[in-house]
Amino acid sequence: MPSANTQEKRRDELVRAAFHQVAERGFEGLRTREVAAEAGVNIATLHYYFPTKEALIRGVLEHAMGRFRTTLAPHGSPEDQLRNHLRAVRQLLQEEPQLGAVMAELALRSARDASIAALLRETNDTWHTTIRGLLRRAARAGHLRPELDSDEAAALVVATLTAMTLPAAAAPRTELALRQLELWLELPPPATAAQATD
Amino acid sequence: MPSANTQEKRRDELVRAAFHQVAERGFEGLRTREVAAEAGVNIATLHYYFPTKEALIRGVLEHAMGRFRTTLAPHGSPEDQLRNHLRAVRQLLQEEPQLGAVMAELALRSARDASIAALLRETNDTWHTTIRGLLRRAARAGHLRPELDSDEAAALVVATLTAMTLPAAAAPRTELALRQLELWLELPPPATAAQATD
Amino acid sequence: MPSANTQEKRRDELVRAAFHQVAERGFEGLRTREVAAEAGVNIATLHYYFPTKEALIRGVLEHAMGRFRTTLAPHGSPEDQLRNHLRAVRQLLQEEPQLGAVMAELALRSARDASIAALLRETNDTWHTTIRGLLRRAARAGHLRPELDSDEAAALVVATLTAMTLPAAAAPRTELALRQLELWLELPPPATAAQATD
Amino acid sequence: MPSANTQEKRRDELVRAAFHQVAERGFEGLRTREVAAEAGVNIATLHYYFPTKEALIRGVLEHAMGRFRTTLAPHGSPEDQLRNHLRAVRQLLQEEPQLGAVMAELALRSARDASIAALLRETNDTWHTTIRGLLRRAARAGHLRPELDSDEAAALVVATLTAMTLPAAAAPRTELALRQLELWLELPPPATAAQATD
DNA sequence: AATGAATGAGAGTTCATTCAT
DNA sequence: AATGAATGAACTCTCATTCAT
Repeated sequence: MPSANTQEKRRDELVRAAFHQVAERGFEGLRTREVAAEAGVNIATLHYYFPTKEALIRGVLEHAMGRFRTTLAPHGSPEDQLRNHLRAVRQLLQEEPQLGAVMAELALRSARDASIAALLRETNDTWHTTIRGLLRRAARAGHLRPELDSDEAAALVVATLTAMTLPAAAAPRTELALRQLELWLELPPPATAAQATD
Repeated sequence: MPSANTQEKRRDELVRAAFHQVAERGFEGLRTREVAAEAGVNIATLHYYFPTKEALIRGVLEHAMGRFRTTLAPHGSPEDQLRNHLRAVRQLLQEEPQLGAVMAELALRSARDASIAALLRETNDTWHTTIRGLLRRAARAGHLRPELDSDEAAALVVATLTAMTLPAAAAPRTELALRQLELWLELPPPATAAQATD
Repeated sequence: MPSANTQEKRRDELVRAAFHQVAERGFEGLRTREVAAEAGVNIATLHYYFPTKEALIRGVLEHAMGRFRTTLAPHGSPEDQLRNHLRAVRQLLQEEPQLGAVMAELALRSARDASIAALLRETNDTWHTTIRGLLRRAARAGHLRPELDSDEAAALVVATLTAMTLPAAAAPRTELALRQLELWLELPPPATAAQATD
Repeated sequence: MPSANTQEKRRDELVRAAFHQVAERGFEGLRTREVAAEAGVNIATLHYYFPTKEALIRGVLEHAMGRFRTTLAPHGSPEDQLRNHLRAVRQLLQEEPQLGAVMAELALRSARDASIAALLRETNDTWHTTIRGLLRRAARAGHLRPELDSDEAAALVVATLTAMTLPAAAAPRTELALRQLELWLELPPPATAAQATD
């Protein structure tokens, strides 16, 4: 009995292989045999763990979403949290370019797959609400431009970060976009805080 | 007299059918037979006009890009041009939701298709440069916040508009994001409001 | 354009190949690839004519049923028709042993396939009714044992002929059974007619 | 103490499960995994008891044949034995419809499986001979129509009873057929009617 | 005696592409 | 210019069987 540990491991290997394949070839080019080969198992073994391709894709979805869980750390002031979040997402997408690719693939697939749409929508709604909350608290503390609407600004943050998942050819210079966003949001940049609004 | 005229028409019908199919099912679900059926011709006829599926996709690419050509009208002040552009794009995506879907599909495909990547990159670079130019001229005329960097702001505009092409579940509330962008960029909205920060 | 003739021909070849395969290996061993190979075409060609395996089986069903259409000739007296029918069926099953095998396969399949069951039931009901009609007319003319019930006797005829389709190991000596049936039914055998009942 | 007793029990459970599956889905739909599941054991356990699917089928064959052993009771006059046998078979098939289904499946399979064919042929030969013996003894005692040939009549009995195992859609009204058979064979039905033909 | 995990071989079906007409 | 027919290659999924434990 190779222990529950082993089983989880194999499942995970398969998900990672599928994740990799989606990043490389898109859902359009996702082939179960290729996934199995990359995981070093027979195609029938893949189906032992994931009865259908859909189930495997569900695994990829969960895996991808999970990667973002660490980007929102509830430490420090709202401005800090916000700044840290933006940077964490940027760093994550830089260090793990495949993650962006997979997220973008999932985004497109959500137009045709209700289960992906539901999960994505819920996650994004929560994301938006969280950022809006941070913005509101920052605004209340006077650390934000007054003409800024927290709902709209949150939407802009989410939109920009989402655009960052797209291939560079399609969404160029998103790094610059993010820097501009930071400038506008974090009125007091680390060094010269609390002057502009006084 | 089945002239070049007639031929062009049929080609166009096929491209439109393919465009429609990509919007509905994605590249993942694009089937040449379905395209031919929608255009009312035999599958072999499709291959007469487009020797390969790739060629057909190239046709879709050109068709989709062409739809955006009218959104940048060289009339009025830089601010007006900018404002009108944002609104024209928003309106286009609203009136023709399939266009957004196809653009997003092309965006993803650019990661794997060099020819799409090249065209997309060039188009987007031009787009970015154009918007940056408008921003610079507006800034020089004093119609823009001084802390705004025209390069970064242009990137933000492009990123936001690009995000608008994604399915709603993946990029929610992009309308709000765009409104915020307009607020920040067009300091003097049509009615020329009083400076809020004074 | 190879003419409708050619198309029908290919369809027919495929059905015959499938028929042959069912006879040889049963539905259990029916493989579309084998059918295509026997017909000398690619497996994809088979699917061009029969979108699914089920459709192909339907073709086999119709083909098999059609083979029996000639065994009931409406010539002569009821007794003659009956006698000729029994002999025609026996001869058909002897000359074309595969037909019996396929019919038996279809019989079994009817337990699980409603469409086969419906067709088989209707055909058999008509068969039973026809034979019963012949028996009644023969009885009315005094050419049948009086203690014979036409409904029951018809059922016995159908049952016996049906049993003849089964493999010899499972239904042995059905030839003898049929001879006995003829004896009982055709009171006046060809040679010594019109004596017993006088 | 998992004695031979326990082992036998498990074997039997597996055979019964297989029997049930064959009755429900035919050999065409017989899946070892399904059998194991129905018996509540792992698929590997099934292979411990039956190394191959063929071995399991052999078990089903024996089980099915065994069910008929009680239908021939050596008590009473030949006519009684015969009458009782017919009725016992009819009752058995009525009470246990799955038995008929399995027998029919085995009948078909005998065309492709020599071991089934051998067993079936031997059993049916014995059956035929037994019935012929009863008919002969009844004839000798004057309890049978003189024009009846015991060999042929025995074949007719076997054919009719065999047809009864087929699905109703394929062999309709077999009950009627059996009644007619009884009428013809058992000249003196229980009440000893007056000789009709005199 | 029993099992979870793994697999080779093969199933039906799909699809872009070709070709004779 | 257009088509019906045909195909090779590949796809997802299935299944009896095996093996280490």
